[in-house]
Amino acid sequence: MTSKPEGDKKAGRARAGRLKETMKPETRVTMHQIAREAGVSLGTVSHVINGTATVREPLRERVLKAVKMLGYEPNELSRGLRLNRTSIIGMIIPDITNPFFPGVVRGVEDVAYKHQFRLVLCNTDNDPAKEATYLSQLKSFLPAGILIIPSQDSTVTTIASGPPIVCIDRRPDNWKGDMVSVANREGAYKATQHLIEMGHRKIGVIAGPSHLTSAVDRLRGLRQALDHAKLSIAPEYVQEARFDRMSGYTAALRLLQLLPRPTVIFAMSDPTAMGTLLAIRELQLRCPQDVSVMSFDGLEQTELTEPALTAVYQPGYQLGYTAAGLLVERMEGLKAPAKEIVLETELRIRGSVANLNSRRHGTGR
Amino acid sequence: MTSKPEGDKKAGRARAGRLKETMKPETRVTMHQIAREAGVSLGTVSHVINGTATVREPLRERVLKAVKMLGYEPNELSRGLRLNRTSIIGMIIPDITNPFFPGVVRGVEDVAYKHQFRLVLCNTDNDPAKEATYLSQLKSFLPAGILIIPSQDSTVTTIASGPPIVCIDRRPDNWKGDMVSVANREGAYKATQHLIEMGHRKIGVIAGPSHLTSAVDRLRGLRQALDHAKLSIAPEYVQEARFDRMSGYTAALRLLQLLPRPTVIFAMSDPTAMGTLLAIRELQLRCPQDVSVMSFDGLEQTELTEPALTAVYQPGYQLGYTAAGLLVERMEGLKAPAKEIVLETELRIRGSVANLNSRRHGTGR
DNA sequence: CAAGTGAAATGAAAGCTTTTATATTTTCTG
DNA sequence: CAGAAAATATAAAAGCTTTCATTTCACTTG
Repeated sequence: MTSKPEGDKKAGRARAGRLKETMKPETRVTMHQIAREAGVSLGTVSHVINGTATVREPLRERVLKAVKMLGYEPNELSRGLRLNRTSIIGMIIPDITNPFFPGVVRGVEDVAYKHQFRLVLCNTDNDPAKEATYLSQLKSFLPAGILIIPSQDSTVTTIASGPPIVCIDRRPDNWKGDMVSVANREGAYKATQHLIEMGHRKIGVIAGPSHLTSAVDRLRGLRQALDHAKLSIAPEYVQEARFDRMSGYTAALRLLQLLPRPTVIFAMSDPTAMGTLLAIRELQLRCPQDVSVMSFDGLEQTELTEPALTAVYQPGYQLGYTAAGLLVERMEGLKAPAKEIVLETELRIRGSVANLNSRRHGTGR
Repeated sequence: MTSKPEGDKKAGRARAGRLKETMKPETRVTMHQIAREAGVSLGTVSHVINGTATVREPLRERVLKAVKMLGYEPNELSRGLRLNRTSIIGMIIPDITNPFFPGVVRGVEDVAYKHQFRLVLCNTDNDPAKEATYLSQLKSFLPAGILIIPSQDSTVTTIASGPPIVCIDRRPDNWKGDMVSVANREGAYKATQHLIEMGHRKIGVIAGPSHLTSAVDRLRGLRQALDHAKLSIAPEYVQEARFDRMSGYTAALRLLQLLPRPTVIFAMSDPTAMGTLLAIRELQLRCPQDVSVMSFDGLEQTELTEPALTAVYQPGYQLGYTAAGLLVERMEGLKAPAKEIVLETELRIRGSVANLNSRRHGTGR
């Protein structure tokens, strides 16, 4: 209550001189200036700003007013230096240009924003060297956590001392930490089953890079489905390709030249499926009348191709969202043993797979 | 445990590893430790690392050896605190999920990586409040520079004291700083000219949000082309929509219900054009026989729609690459007056625009 | 009313680097 | 070879925040 007039000598001294100097426009406002302006100590300003201790109302208000008046914004560097960690989340992905990843990133970003974290994005192009560079440089910023879609042969390892790390989509060799992925094997299994039900027996496959666990799992799902149906697949009907369009295109050309020609091509990603479509057109074939196509990813854009692609849908946004959520838990101190979260996939039947059962002589050959 | 032939080697490596670990325990290595290890002063270590002064060979070597041995990595926070700027480039975009932006981001990232900068990515969803939040939080990290694709009503302004800022793609009100964009007006002009040449007179337009300069410029280009051809366009044939698919879809439905029905719809972005295609299908119309479509963006994915979309191509990657290049120049101290760089667009003719001149009344085929 | 108490405010240290002014060593000149 | 000049190395300060050990304050209680 005692609204003591500022006979307080310190406050008086503080206020006496500096009024004009605070007008300096070139430099950022610091807590010092706030303290001086409000006539309190540095510690008090910090406590007001962070709520780390109770500060009585009159002081609190003076500080807040000064903050507003001088337009103070905390310096995240000093803060990070002191706290030994910043509000940065590092995210390392192969290539934002691959249409599957923006959704993942967006999922992460939404969680990050909600929790007041900033996202630092790095594209590795699947190059382990670039990944390692990014990883160590990221750590120089003392990030609160790291999310990574590992490159092939990733060397990422979990270190007790460092920030928490969550792996997304692919499991690096020897990775024992947290991991969020989609049910690649099951997805491919269901899709293959569907193909078999539709009467397809000669199945061509454009597999993904064999060093990616996601690609390997998809292939395994396909093989299991074939096994269960007592079907087999000749080696030359499985072509490996990168997850991009050109690579899919050339792989598809190879497959389409085989005799007997496959009745369906299962491309293990949307870009490769799009490349397959291109190859089919180029050879003057029709999809799905001459060759069917099954894809994996199921992004929006494959709804408008001709024909719309039947695909295993994997929830990209959800993937990022979930992984970021787990990371946040870790950053908040969750001590549970490593988690492995697997998201479900969903078969989306559209128009690119022909039903060979209902047609006696459909294939134009 | 089954002992393998290589058992001994592995054990040896493991031991070595453990030894190393004991040498660098929980905390990061600091320059202090390097100095002690090498038997020199702190300043000398700094000079060796940054090359800020000549250090005689024997000392230099001792320092380098210590750095390597202890695995020292500079702390970017202390460094940034001291230097008053970090190696961060902040990038603010509307939404990474819009397929036009990944290319831009990638262009930026490639330049950033080359120059040893890190990229902090922020999605504003075109919300000026979110943009402002991001902007001020970004500045708390003392970034070396900022790239921004401004939201509608962006409040971004250039401040002498702050880091250099380059605007991309859209010009905010009152923006007097650097700017890199594409020739929206010219692109739309050429495209409209093409439509006119192909015999189209009833042109429906799905314009972009009227607060985006890029959208406004495109509309202006279209109007100019019509003017020059002494054609006019009724107001109801111009529908405004956001740059996303659903918005394009509903706008297209409105346009297709007009009488007389437009012979072509000029959608001012790929997503809206895709929505238009959807609407056309939904109404059981055919493209391009019944309605033609012209798009703006010309991303790869629109090559595989049915029909492939004729579009004004804008070089997204190049946009990001150029802007980042300019930003780097500024960060290196370039003092020239504000630059405005405009990249060329290119009309990519594919299959979605019918030639009305050569057909008397085309239906079948 | 003095002492005691818990709460509120303070001052200084710490965190890691760069830089400047100073100290020291080396090299060169006469 | 003395002494000056040049080259190198050093210690200390600065940059901004958080935190911890203290001090000060405002009351309560005996």
